Amino acid sequence: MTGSSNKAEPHRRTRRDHATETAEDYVEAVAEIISERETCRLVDLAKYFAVSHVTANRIVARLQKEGLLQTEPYQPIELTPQGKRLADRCRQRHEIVYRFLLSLGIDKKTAAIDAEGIEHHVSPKTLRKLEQWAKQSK
Amino acid sequence: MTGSSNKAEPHRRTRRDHATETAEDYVEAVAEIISERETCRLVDLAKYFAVSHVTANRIVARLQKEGLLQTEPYQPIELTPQGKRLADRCRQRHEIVYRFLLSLGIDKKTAAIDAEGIEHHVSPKTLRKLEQWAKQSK
DNA sequence: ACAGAAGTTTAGCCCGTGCTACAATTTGGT
DNA sequence: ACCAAATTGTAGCACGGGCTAAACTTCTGT
Repeated sequence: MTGSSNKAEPHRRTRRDHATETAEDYVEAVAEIISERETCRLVDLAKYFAVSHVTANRIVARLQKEGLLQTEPYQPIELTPQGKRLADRCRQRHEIVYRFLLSLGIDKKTAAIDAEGIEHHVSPKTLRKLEQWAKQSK
Repeated sequence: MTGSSNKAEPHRRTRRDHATETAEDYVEAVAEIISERETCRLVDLAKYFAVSHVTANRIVARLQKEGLLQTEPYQPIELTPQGKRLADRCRQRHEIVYRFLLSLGIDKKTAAIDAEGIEHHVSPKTLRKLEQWAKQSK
């Protein structure tokens, strides 16, 4: 063992995160779309993520297998209870990160982009600090 | 067009980022390993990222093709000038994010993990704000 | 009611990143 | 100099997520 010690662990965690990021983004999107236009169709998701409907379809199928989404062939996409819980947690986390960035003085557009990238990597501990800070700086 | 407007753009950007994250991580690692033990070998990278040497090898080959790394068969791995510049920028960015997290009161371990995940998604604008904030809170 | 439009599924391709197993090369010790 | 260990390379697999093309289902308007 040389001096490099625990360098591997964060990277392992980053890779694990990657696997769940898509799931988080999709349940969040489904929740948002449903709240906006009642039902969420494949095309909506494809547009939302700017991917082909085929890609969206495969991801929806995976997330259904994982118990986060529910849909029947040619039918709208619903959230399972588990999916709803995840979507809620993600929305909150997203909001906190976004508001924190705004409170730093970042413009809305940049904040939206950065929040999208950052949110998946913020631990609960850090999230709590960001929340406190955004609040106190109001 | 419904109300959802520009939701796609951040996701496009996030996907683009994905493609360069690995590159950034690897040049950063190579720079660090070289500064620690003179030469950077494949095994070092494999250990660093906790992946098999085969995976590391393929990524090194890709980054060589992209002009960031330089190596000969069975020889140590070097940074090209371009790779060095990228590594420098990444190290600075990483440092800023890490110090910012510490200044929030996050413990070192959590800060290290979060910084690793977050750094790739922080825009220059946001980075500047984080830097200012970490400084003024010293 | 039925044709065309809209939406969805399937087939089949690509690339990146993960792996194991095995082959080849380099390095080190005697 | 040579064998063994360490290191690196290659073959071939898996999976996720990107795509187009083409088939299929559902919806809609006349």
